Amino acid sequence: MMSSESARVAAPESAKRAQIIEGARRCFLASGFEAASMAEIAREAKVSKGTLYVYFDSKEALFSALVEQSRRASVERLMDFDYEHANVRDALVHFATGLIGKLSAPEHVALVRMVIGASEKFPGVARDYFEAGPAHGAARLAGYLREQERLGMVSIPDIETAAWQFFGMCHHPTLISVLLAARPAPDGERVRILAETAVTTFLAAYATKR
Amino acid sequence: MMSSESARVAAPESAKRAQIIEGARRCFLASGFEAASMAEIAREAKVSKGTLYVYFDSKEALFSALVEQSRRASVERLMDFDYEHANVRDALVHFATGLIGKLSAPEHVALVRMVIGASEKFPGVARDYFEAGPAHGAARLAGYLREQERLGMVSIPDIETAAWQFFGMCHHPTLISVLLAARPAPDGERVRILAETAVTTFLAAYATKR
Amino acid sequence: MMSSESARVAAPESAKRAQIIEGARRCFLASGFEAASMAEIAREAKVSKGTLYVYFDSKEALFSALVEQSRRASVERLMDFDYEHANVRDALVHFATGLIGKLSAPEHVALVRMVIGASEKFPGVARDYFEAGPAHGAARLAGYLREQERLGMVSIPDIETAAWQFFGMCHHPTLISVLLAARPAPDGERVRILAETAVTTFLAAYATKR
Amino acid sequence: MMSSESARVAAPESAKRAQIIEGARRCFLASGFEAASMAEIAREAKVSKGTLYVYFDSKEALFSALVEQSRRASVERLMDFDYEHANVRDALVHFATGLIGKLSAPEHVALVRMVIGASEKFPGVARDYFEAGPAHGAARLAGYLREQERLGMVSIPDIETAAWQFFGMCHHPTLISVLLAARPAPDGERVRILAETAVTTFLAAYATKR
DNA sequence: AATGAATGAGTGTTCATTCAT
DNA sequence: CATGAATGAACACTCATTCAT
Repeated sequence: MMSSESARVAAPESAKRAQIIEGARRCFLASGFEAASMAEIAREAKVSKGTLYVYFDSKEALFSALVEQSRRASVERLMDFDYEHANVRDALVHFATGLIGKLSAPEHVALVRMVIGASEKFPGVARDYFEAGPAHGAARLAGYLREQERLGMVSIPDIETAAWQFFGMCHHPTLISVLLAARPAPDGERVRILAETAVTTFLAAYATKR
Repeated sequence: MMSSESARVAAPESAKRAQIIEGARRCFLASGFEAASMAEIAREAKVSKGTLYVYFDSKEALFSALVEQSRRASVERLMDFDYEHANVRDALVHFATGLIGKLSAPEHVALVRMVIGASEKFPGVARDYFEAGPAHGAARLAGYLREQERLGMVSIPDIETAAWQFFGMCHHPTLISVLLAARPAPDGERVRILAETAVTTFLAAYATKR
Repeated sequence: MMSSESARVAAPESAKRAQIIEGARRCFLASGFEAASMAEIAREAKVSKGTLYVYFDSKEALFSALVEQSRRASVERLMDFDYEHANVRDALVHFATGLIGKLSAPEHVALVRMVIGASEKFPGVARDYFEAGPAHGAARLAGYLREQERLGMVSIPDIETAAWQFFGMCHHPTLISVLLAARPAPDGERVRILAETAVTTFLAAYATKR
Repeated sequence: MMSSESARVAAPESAKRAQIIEGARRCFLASGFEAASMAEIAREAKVSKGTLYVYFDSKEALFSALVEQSRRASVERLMDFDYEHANVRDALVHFATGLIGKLSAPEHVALVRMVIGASEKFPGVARDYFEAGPAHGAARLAGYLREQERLGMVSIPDIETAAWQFFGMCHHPTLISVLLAARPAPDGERVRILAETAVTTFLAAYATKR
């Protein structure tokens, strides 16, 4: 027991590091990379400014670490695909509902805003976010659609483009509203409408008639 | 003589003012609000730092003026709708083609990135941009669709949502790629494919069979 | 009158720059490069910290400018050789007297101390100082001795070495005392003794008997 | 057992202490007092930063201890005078050769540079170095010369000054070159020339004719 | 109107030092 | 005794803004 405690000490990334990233998240999300100050982050994380530099080499390094961690967390949450549905429509509606709800949540939109705002200074960070997020999501959806096509459920000439456009139908209206106009995240009912409308439009074009 | 002097003062859209905004555009677009410096802007605009403050009260004011002017310019260019098409499909394809091409142009994406990056500090500016840009565009499209519905060409239960989702299909894939991953703007062929696929999907769901 | 005033303004290196270097001199000489702070220099020069950076790119640049100016000033003062003496002995005594007096002055020793202290970080600055100061001085003396040898007044097998060692006899005892032990600069009487003893020793070895 | 433990504590010149001073030497000599950091010293000495403060109260104390130890070591090595020579000339040449060689060695010059660089902040340390080094050396040489005068080998009106100037002839040319211009230490042949020239000059003035 | 010299509050970062373990 | 995590006061440097000319 004692030893399990000291074992944790042996992994120094654990407590303080997380605490700092948490403070950094609040500041960077609220103000963007440039406008957030290390002093503010230190205050928010309840550590001294010096401690920041014990765990991270620079403001840039702290920012990158924050984005990477956020990306890993949100990708995991977003991309769990439930294949176990009776039919394509239900599967897509279920998927779209989860997608819109999560992607429109204020904390996710703030992350996107922060990454976009920093993409001129951190092109690598933004590109990583793109690859692990939207690009990976579209690829996952394309994979599912390809599977359904093999099963004869849909017929889609250009699956990649179709997947991206499905994302666009789901994501764009709320993303752009929350991102730019600080509109409140859509409520459950609105999410349902968006999801169902998107799926209906999509399947009208691509579902095999039977 | 005296009066012609004061007349110039009275018209704040002088050549100098435009020249300053032009310098500000280059700097703000390239670096974002925080990272761009007034000294850099003065150099780029070939005026002294003091002159900046003759025409604008502060860095914030200069930024707002720049966004407002850019918004007016791009809204005008983007929203010219050509109603004179033989049929809905041709009209939408033509519209979507122009939309995707213009919205994916690097200078437009840079503007969006800048506005998004500054939206935490300038919520009003971002909201104005949203209202005059995406929201106005969706409203224009909705108006056109309503017209076509009255003509019996389409049947759309939720026109607002449909318009937004049409925008999403067109805009989202390239916007997000260029914004985050610095992908090059799509070439003409890719634009055509995106436009036609979007219109096909859209009309599969909403065109009246006849 | 008015115009001569504005003419001075046209040369912006003039007043403020000199004022800053003067403040820098006081601080750098008193504390060395590392220990002197830009805030302290600004205070001493009675300008703001920002103004320092209007005239000099960095602390390093300010330091280099100071050393260069000091070097030019002291080299000029030190190396005026009076050839118009009745005989070699009088010429050397006169030269040595001036040399010891000036090189042992606290302000010169402080400069040497500062340059030596910074020579690890600024090897180029120290080397420049060496070339323009000691090395140039030894070369000047060697030139004079060569001239006297041609006139048959002295006979010196290795003139370069002899010149350096003459400098050593004159300079070393007081330099090292003032440099390390903060001994007061030698008074006129002591300077005279050092000069005459050095010259006597030197000429005992090199003067041609006649 | 208990007592042997405390005995070790009572002797602060433990292995650790020496190890720390050795690390400090490398850092302080290479960078000077201000530029060397305690973290760097700890790393170089392979101990933790905390341990530094177990053995030394402060950075200043560590520096002083280092200089004191270095002084003791180099004084011992430098000042061993070999009286057992057939004549004054051989004795002085032998002495001068050893002196120049040792004083021009990079490690000694680095020590002198460090002490000079720190002499404004540590006047006591520099003065101690002066007294135990140059001043003590000149006194030793003066003692030897006094002895030789009593034996009738030389005749020197001002022995103290003569001793200092002999040091100057030997030491100054190489010291100043290596100190300021980072010239390489003189090779054996050059050392021999400097020594013999200095002795010849010296004895031309002071040796009794016989 | 236009300048550009001057400012000082603010930035990211370092580092000697302390202290709980 | 030895550690290394944590600190906070200092540092060099930047920049939006002002003002005498």
